[in-house]
Amino acid sequence: MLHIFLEQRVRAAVAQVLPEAATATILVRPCADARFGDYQTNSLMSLAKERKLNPRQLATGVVAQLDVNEWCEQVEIAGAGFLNFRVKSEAVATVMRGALRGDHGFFRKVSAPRTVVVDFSSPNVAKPMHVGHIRSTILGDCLARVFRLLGHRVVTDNHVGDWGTQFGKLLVGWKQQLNPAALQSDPIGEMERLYKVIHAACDADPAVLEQARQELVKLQNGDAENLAIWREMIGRSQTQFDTIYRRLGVAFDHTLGESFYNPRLKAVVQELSALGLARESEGAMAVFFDDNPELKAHPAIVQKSDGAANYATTDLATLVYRLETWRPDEIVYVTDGRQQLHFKQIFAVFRRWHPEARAKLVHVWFGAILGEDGKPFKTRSGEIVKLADLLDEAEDRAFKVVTEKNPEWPEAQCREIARVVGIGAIKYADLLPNRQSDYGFNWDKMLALTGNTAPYLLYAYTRVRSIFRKRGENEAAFDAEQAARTPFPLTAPEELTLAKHLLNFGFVLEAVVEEHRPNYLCNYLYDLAGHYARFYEACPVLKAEGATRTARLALCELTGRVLKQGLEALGLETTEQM
RNA sequence: GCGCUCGUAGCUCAGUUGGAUAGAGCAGCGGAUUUCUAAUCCGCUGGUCGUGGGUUCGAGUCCCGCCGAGCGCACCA
Repeated sequence: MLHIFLEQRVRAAVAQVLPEAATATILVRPCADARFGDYQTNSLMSLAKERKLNPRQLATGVVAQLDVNEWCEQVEIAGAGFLNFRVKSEAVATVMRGALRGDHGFFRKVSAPRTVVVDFSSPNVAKPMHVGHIRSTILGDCLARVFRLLGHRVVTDNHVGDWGTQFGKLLVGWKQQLNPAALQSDPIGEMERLYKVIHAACDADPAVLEQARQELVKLQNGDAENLAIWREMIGRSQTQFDTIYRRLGVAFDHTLGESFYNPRLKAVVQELSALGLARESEGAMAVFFDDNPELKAHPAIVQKSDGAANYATTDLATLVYRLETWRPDEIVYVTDGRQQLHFKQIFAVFRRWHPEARAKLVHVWFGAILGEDGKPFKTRSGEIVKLADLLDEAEDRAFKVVTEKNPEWPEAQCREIARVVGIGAIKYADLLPNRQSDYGFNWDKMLALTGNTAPYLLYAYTRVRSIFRKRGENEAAFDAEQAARTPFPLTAPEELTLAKHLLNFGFVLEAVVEEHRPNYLCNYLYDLAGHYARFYEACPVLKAEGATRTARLALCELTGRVLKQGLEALGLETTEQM
């Protein structure tokens, strides 16, 4: 919160000293090291460097114009030209009062909301959702949540794989070998089985392959029977997707699969050809990037030599549709890192095709999930791990931990807590690492009660709640607004550290959407939980009296709110007890 | 061969326009408990940030070379 105000003041002061300077580059951020203070700016050193000025002299000049007396002690010029700010505890209390009144949640909604399309998850029809979908689903959902929290307009779109050559084989299987009972009990399993059977048959017998080709052509030409089967496959798949999404707490505004764009594909190729961007090459239509060293050797094929469209065509049609329909300022694609080249091509084609478009296009890519052997995560028998099984196991493992800790609680309660903890652990383990690095999937680590894990954070939240539960046994509910009107001192170092950390929630949320990195929020919440734990050890709340008690209750209340809101932004539920 | 990403403590990993003496967790050792739930907290041990150059007031971060790893390189998505 305060960094924004400080930033504005520093910018104003710089404008006085250097009227021509672009002050937007001036940033105030929390100090990396508390010894230097609470906030710092390094920007004056860059400004001085550009102008060949003495940085300390510039800093002195800026400080002379700088009035931050209402929030800070005397501003300190340090080192080569850092400005260090030490926040007055009264200013911290003032911001806290605002939060208690409900004026803000330690962040500021953006003044100019942008429209952001987030494309994530994208499972394939007739196939089970597996670990390969989890990172996209969880990262994308989290980014969408944080954008929304900050006040942006968000459109989430699940670009499901509901079209393609695999449907030829699926149709042959459906017509010849469908087991209706199996379709009832486990539709995805049955469709997966059909695909495997026919896929193998195609390899063995060219006649089957030809059959599959015929069925595909019929589907593409709008054959009524094949269309009906295809729609049923989509419907049954969607039911399964929805089950997983419900468990994960993920929702989409739109589910516009690849097939939705079929009617638009021809026009894409025609326009690109008419504009001279795409040209014939070895029978295919391709866009070449002769002026782009990175893509020079990698033309984008927008139409295969058999005349059919491919995924590049679909993605371009999708991009144009989204721009026309939602007029976004930004489109975020959350996929694994192997698709980097593909998206570079798509974006490069699009920039030439629509040079006037100003939307920001971002490929938010992520690394692989590895097993303990360092290879892609598989089951013991070498199968891809199904998402439903993964979630089941997470809940089972969490259940064991919860019952061990609380053997006297009823099973239903333990199950519910285990659900929150188990699903939360999976999500948190996925969001915590830098998204670009591969990470090893490790049950023990994600469900560990210590360290930077979901259980630790959820436990911190229950410690907040337990104080209010205990207090509620013989007092009326905590009245935040009344607390806001009461003067409260922040004197213990643990109180101040915790309170100051609350103030930085907004800074972190902004960093998350700026760089599309949820792990910043994970680490912030982990630090918050740690500060709360130290406060909890050092500062008795209910045993305290008078203004001290109010201050501490306020800290608990606000820590609880930020923890809950932060975890929610990550997509994690909370629990009152565990 | 070209491209992308990476190489940080014994292990797993953070590291915010380049910023101050590089941080966590785990493991190891030693402490704290008549608890507001100890699923906690405190202390100690542990580093030539792969390597060699360069840019500059300042480099884990930027540039170049080298070594090593993963991934990707037209008509699957």
